[in-house]
Amino acid sequence: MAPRVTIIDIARAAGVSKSTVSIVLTGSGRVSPETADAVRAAMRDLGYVYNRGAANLRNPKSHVVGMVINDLSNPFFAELAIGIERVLRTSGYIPFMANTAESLLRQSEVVRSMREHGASGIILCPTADSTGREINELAELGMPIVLAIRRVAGARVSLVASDNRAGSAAAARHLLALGHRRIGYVGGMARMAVRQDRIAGFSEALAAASVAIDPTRMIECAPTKDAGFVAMSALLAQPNRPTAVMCFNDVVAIGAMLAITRHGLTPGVDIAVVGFDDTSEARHASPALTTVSVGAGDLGERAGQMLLRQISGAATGPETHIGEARLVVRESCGAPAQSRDVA
Amino acid sequence: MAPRVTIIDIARAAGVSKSTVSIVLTGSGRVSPETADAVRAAMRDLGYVYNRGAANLRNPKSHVVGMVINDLSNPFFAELAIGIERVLRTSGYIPFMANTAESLLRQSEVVRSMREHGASGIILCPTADSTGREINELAELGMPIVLAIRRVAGARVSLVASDNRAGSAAAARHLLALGHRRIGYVGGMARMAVRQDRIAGFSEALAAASVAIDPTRMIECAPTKDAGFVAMSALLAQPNRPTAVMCFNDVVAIGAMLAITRHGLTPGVDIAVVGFDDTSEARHASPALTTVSVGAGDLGERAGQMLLRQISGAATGPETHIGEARLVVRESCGAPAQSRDVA
DNA sequence: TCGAAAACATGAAGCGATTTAATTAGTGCT
DNA sequence: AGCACTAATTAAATCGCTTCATGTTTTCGA
Repeated sequence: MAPRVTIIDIARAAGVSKSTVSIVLTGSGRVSPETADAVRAAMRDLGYVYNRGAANLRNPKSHVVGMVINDLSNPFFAELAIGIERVLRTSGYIPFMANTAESLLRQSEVVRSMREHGASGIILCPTADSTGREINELAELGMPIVLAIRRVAGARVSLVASDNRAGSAAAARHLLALGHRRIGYVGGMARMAVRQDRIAGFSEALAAASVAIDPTRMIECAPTKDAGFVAMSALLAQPNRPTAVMCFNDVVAIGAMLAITRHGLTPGVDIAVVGFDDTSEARHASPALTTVSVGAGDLGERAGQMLLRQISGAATGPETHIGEARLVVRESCGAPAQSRDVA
Repeated sequence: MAPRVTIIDIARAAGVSKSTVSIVLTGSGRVSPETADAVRAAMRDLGYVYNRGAANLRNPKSHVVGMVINDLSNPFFAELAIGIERVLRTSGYIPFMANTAESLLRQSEVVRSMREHGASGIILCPTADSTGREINELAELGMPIVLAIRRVAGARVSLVASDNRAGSAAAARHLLALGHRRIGYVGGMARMAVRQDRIAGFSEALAAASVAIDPTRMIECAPTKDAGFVAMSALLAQPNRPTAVMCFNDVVAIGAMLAITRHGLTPGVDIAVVGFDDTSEARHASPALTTVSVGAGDLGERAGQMLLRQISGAATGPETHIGEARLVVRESCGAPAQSRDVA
């Protein structure tokens, strides 16, 4: 292990003081072009690696921000993360990402670690079991923070999310218009605010059509494909099964469609299925999934911008952006198979 | 912005010296239980945040490792990343992830940033245009590094990848056995070693069956769904179009199937399609995609373990793990639609 | 030719932690 | 009581870098 090269080594090699090297490094202050070149040459020759930790010690403004994603295996969150990265990076920030896999413990670890490393802000897609208390604690300690996608009850911080209520209501109205009356809801955990919002929209639409909700057709499950499969299978085992299901999100919907197929039925023909998110998987599923598009990448960019505003101090308090949710009708509700919106 | 709380504040609050606080923090040395409790209480009360940068200054061993992913929107890499994380995290390391979106510039930035932050190792899924020189430079400077998935010509570092040659050969033999003779290859850039390996297997199988390769049916394109769509469209516009195509990976294959559908043909009936990777999207595509399974999560875990060995010094030199590649036959090659392997 | 203002360069202090050697207090034994 | 030892605690040096006040030159108008 070669001993670390420091600015002192560079200074010696370039025949200047370490102050001068530092000025070249940071671009603060004036330095003659020749000197600067000599310093840069020395850095190249010696294989110098800047020590950000040491720098931040003296000058505690870092350009690192953290992105904490709850489920990277869900393409929706992957797209969101990419949108966030796009914005932050073009603004000169280095976004570091971590996946919590829906574990609150991991989330705390990761957030702590990011704070310890001097992140100047965090974008958090909270785990399903996050509470407002934890999040407020963070914010109160002066860490700029933006919640993405998942509202958390009681959290008084900035939020970027989609209009879950309106989106779900639109999807439910679509199913009602197609004549469905026995409609189930699959996925999400009851404690998740997002699920509450989506179910509120669902209920609202059903109530407006004077259709009663049967609580036995509301199945909770984790927002994953496998859990969706299991939950849908349970629903299918019930007597008097629904003719349509709304799913918490696309991955649950895809799991549900799989279960329907396994049960010897055809999604879109025997049972209508609607998802939420409009991931690329939804477009390419079989049948193509009717879903609610929220623009994952755009939401990510919004979240990035919002965080930058928080960090720069331009934001006076917590902001909220609720993105539009648009129903995208494809084949999984009985639309003709020649597809209206495949790309 | 509250002034930062340091161990000096903790020391004062707990009525001890900062050395004692440090000992409590690191667990080095002996300290009486009462003192330790007092210190911990003070940390809690004051909202202390450990400053890793300062600590690493004096004691330069960090538990941070970097994962650099070339395309997070490809579910294959997402699964890989999750596998890596699983291993590293259970070994007490904090993996920070960054997405390069196939940009070599971003890759250099990200790698540099990780070095500057004192990462003790890096797992790199290199961009398509990475060269051995850059990677060797990193390694020679003493940074433990493991290349994942993508071999880079000339790089003398550890590697975890799949048996691209054998996997492609098996897929090609499958197409040949189904009677196909005009077989195209879609996707990947010619400069990518992975593509070369996969095409080697493809060529080998065709040669063994005395089937000639038509270079006009070998279409390069970026490994994305959109590029696959465009490339396949070009192939379909040719006279005497192929009856089967092997694709560089699953996302290209899904794009290709979409192009086939758009062209008024049916993938799996009019044109056989094979992918590579076996992502979950392949299983749920329509028709379900015949592909080569490489076990993304497992490869990720291997890569994580290999990096840990490099960091601990247990590895004497660069290691290589080539994971098995297994053909998974589904419907996109003409198998009956009632599916053999859907889950 | 002189003095003021620019333009560069540097020495020393300090950021928040770790670490080593030194100090203090406590214990058992003769 | 005196001595040897151990356990608990601490002072001081140090890690790599930034910053500010303080030189040291240069430049240039009058």
